[in-house]
Amino acid sequence: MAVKYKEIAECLERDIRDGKFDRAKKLPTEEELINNFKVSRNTIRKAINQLVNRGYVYQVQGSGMFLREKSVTDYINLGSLRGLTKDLTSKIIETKILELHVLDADEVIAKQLRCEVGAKLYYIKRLRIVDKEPFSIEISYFKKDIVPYLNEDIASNSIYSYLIEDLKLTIGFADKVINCEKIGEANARLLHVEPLDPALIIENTVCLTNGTIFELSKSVFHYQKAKILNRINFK
Amino acid sequence: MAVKYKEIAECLERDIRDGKFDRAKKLPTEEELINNFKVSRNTIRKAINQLVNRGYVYQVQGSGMFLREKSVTDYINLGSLRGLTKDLTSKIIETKILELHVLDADEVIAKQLRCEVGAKLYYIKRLRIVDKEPFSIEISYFKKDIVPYLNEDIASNSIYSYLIEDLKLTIGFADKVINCEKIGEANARLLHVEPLDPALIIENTVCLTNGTIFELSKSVFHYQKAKILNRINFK
DNA sequence: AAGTGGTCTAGACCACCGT
DNA sequence: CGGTGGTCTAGACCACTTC
Repeated sequence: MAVKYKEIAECLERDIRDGKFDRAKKLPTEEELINNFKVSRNTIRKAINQLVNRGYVYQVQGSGMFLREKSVTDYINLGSLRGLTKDLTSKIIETKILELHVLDADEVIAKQLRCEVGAKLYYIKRLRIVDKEPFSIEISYFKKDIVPYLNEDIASNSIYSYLIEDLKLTIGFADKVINCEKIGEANARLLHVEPLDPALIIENTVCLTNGTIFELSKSVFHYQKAKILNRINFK
Repeated sequence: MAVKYKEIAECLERDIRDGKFDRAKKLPTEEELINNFKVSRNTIRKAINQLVNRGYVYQVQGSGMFLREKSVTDYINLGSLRGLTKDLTSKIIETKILELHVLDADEVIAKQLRCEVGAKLYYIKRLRIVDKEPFSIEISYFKKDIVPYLNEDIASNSIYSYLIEDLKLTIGFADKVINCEKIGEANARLLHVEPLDPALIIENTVCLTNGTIFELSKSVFHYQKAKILNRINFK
């Protein structure tokens, strides 16, 4: 990460998390940050923009930059795709692999992944367990030509860390569709709820920076345990 | 709107919606846009940034700027707060006011709105009807010192248009919490579903640009009719 | 009036994609 | 290699808040 504005953003994000600005509820002025980090104003503003987009701070013209109310730690953060492990930091997260194998794309999946019917895919079904209780069921399809290898060990931890740090994939953007349904029998058993109870669903289509879709996933959440948080800005 | 980059962004957004780039699936290069609009590169890049954040396009270094797959029109867009009317453009939206009056903040609401207990609030309960069928129930609280006047007529249309265009409020950011529950009897009747059926819930806390909370709302959606879309970028 | 963020310009150099 | 985005700088002027 040789990029200045990202380094500054990370540095400030760490400071915010560490409560460094909690007294004042205010960040240093742009002027001060420019002097601290010895960069141009644009670079500082780009860094701050990241913090704004991530929901850490808001800016008031003529007044300053302020901390946003802390978000409770137990929400699934829609805006990040860092995964449960990073979202629910105060919890114990465990993962049980229910299925993991390579299969051929059928017509439905091929259309959604925008690939050939018959293309090789990794299929993974996982049960996520939070504080010893079942939390969600996640079904994922990865294009094998982009993710050539996966195993139980990787899938038991953060798949995304593996994709980014080991495979060096550059993840670009995603579409998330949220809705809710009556849960089916099999899933109900896994989540320890009754059949026909509500279930919160997130369907996720994820692309590399070059626009290629590489993953499709569907997560079914325990309706009493899962809450999704999204922070939005209008500028 | 005398701001160049916003004007350019709106212009390009219109062009995209009108399908102007559908053939190429590609936008003009920055160079070309600079010449078209006669502005500096930074200004063009700021405009494009808006399009990226709104999920219209993605950029590939060394290659160009491309259209993202069109999002289906029938989703609730989490990233905008333009309201149902603007999200579900292909639908007929009607609104029935169930309640509208001024009340005093109780302790729970006061804490959430960060105001005094007893502060005057507008309380509004609305039934939203899409294509002649009940779609959602929305309960909103507005601080009366910020929104001094509301009536059935305003609440029957887009409250946000009124706040922005008439009251000149500058909306800054919002926290949205999504979850799902078993629906209660009263709401079930209103939405034409069975009691204990699932319900998709969005709780919304909205702030002005200066950080003041001015609205709290809770929307209960018909579980079979509502789908939420969120487009995310990682940069 | 002073302080602080918002917009805009002009120009330089780097990094990546495709031919 | 040429084309295209990505990062960075330096400086000017404007708009809003605060006192």
